[in-house]
Amino acid sequence: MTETTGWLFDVYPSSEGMVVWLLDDEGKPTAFVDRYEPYFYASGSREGLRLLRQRLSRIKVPIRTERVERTEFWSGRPLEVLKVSTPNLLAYGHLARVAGRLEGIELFNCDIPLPQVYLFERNLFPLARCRLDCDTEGRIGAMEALDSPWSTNYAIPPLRVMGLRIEGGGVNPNHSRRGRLEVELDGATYTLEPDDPAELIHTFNSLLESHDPDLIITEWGDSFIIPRLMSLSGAAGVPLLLNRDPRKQKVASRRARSYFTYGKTVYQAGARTLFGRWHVDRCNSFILGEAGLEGLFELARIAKIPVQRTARTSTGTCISNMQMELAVRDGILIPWRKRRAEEFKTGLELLTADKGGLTYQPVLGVHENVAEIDFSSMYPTIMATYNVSPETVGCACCRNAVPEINASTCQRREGLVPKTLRPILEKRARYKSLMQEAGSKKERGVYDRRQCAIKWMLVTCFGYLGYKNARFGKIEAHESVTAYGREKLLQAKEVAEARGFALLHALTDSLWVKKEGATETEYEALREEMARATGLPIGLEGVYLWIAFLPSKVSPKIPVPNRFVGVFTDGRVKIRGIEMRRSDMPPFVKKAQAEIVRVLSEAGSVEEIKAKVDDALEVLSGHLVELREGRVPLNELVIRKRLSKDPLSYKKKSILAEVAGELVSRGVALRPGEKVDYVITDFEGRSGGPRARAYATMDGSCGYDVGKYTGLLLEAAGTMLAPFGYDYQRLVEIAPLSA
DNA sequence: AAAGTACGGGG
DNA sequence: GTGTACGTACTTT
Repeated sequence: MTETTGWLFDVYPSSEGMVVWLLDDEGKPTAFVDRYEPYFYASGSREGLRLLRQRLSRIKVPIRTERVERTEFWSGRPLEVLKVSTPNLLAYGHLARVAGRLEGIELFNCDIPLPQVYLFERNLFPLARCRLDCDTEGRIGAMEALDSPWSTNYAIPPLRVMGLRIEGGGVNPNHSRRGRLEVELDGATYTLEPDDPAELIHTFNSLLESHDPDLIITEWGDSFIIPRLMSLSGAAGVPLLLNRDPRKQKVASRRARSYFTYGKTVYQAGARTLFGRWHVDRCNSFILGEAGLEGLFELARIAKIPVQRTARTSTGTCISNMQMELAVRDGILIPWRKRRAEEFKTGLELLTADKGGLTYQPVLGVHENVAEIDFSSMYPTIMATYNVSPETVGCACCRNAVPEINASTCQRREGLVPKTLRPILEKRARYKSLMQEAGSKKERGVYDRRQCAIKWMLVTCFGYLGYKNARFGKIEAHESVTAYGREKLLQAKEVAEARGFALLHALTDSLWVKKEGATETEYEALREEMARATGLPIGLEGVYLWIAFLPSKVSPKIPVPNRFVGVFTDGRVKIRGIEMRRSDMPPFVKKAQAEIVRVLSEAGSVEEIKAKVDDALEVLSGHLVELREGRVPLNELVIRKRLSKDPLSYKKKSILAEVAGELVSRGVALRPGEKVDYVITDFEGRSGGPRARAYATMDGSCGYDVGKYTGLLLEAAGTMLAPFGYDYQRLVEIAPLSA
């Protein structure tokens, strides 16, 4: 037996067992194999289980069965089940599917990806520092993690990184369908010509061989680069050596899909993942874009999901996996899919229960010396504090009433959701305080990206609680959380008003309050009392020198929640709901509005703003001139929108539908949820030609619609300047001044 | 005016 | 292998 130490790099099933890759201290990779027997549980009648045994014995795969006692999730009561296991990892999925089709039995723990259960059972996690014993063939005898996923101070192995992209600066190559391949290694860039496929694949293979990267980071690798390399390799008859594992010839593919979530259709490109090496696609990974590699690694470690999968999964799936880990550890049976219907409720109860977060209309206009006080991670904290979990809500044993709605949460049994959330909340808090103490900007950045990744887990966790088909979800649990939330916000409001503060605005977990002449210390004392009264952590987001609650654009006398601009005493600017926050505004307009905001933010009071308005108008006129003279580069004018449906099924001929139709006619496959970039060339369609062009098909000679972009710019400027006397109409009147 | 379509929230 | 809101703004008919 030889002992090895290193970082756990990757885990995947093979015919011999689980393949486990380790990177040693120098970053040298080695593959080991671990024997492992995955299992599922079945419960049912004697006859049902007999039928199950009989059916499975007909499949030529070795299985073992054993009667064991586990805990039923919903009731918490013991249940005798049949444990069915097999040493054949590749046949496991088939066995579970066959069993799943049988009548009269119910399956548990049958649909968890094998690398994940393997990690649960071995108490390991991706990127864990590990020690293992193995024989001369690389078979693992014993293996253990030397650090904990809850550690905030861990080392990441030295990784060799290769970058891949298509030249052409950010254009989606699926839409432009042209451009050479750029390979980045150790700061050097190699450009590969596609004219001779055999030559290209040979060159690419030799770069892979000489640098042997652990991680390939691509832009559009899942949807374009890797599929294209594979087809070139096929056409040239030269094998592509992307995998590090010599036993695996092909890369793993998962189909692309469009799905509906949080009110919108999103598109996820098909995944192309590697064996013994990681491929992550910047353009197909939410968490990489949001929290960088540090955030990705943090999630992989705590959620115990291999890195390539973590990169492409939702943060909700991460938290769901953590719930499953706790369930496995505690012997709780994991339901295959949710079957529980919503419990009966009267119409009135539904009305009360479905209210969601509480909102108070803001007081329109500019206010000075306003404090913003926010509950920290309100919903997850409520779940953890009040033990709100699908299996604890509406339990028979307790009468611990949830405010407003007819529900209760169990006081005797800790719920799976709160149990999962507690260490996550605690770890995020530790990262936040480490950020305060950090010695360097770089160190602070690392902690920030890790806490950001965790934040996203917490955000989606609440959504999962309410989805009626979620594995660990129940609508009453969701409603209980919002009911507690409303009560807490109301309590905080009452504390403020009792102390003589006026409430200017409140939204779900945030309050904006003001008292004439109040000092920061007084606001801090108020925060303290709110925290005491509600029993939940609350933070003073800051004191605004001034804040403007902006009106609705449709009805200028009506305030809208969450549409404001404010400047804190420390100089920070906070903005919600206006054009520069929208992803479908062109960068040019967003930057111009940001510049106007910056100029106004130099004012420390309402009185001073008036003087700054003239400076803001200067900024505006500079941008107007730039537009009019045709000097704005096209990439600054790109509008990016998400297709909500198939390009051909649009009922109204919007610009987006038009551009998408044009791309489709050029042979581009566009799917619901995909984003399309375009530049408006002739909004009114006066030329008779296209009103807009797909950015991917444009070249330097194309012009843009000056009038339309001027309109967008004036709208954005008007949003900011209307409270100070310059609304859109007025700006249109004076715009010629700037010509 | 009505209907269709897109976006933000979270820190 | 996700997690099907809801209000505002703008465009199209």
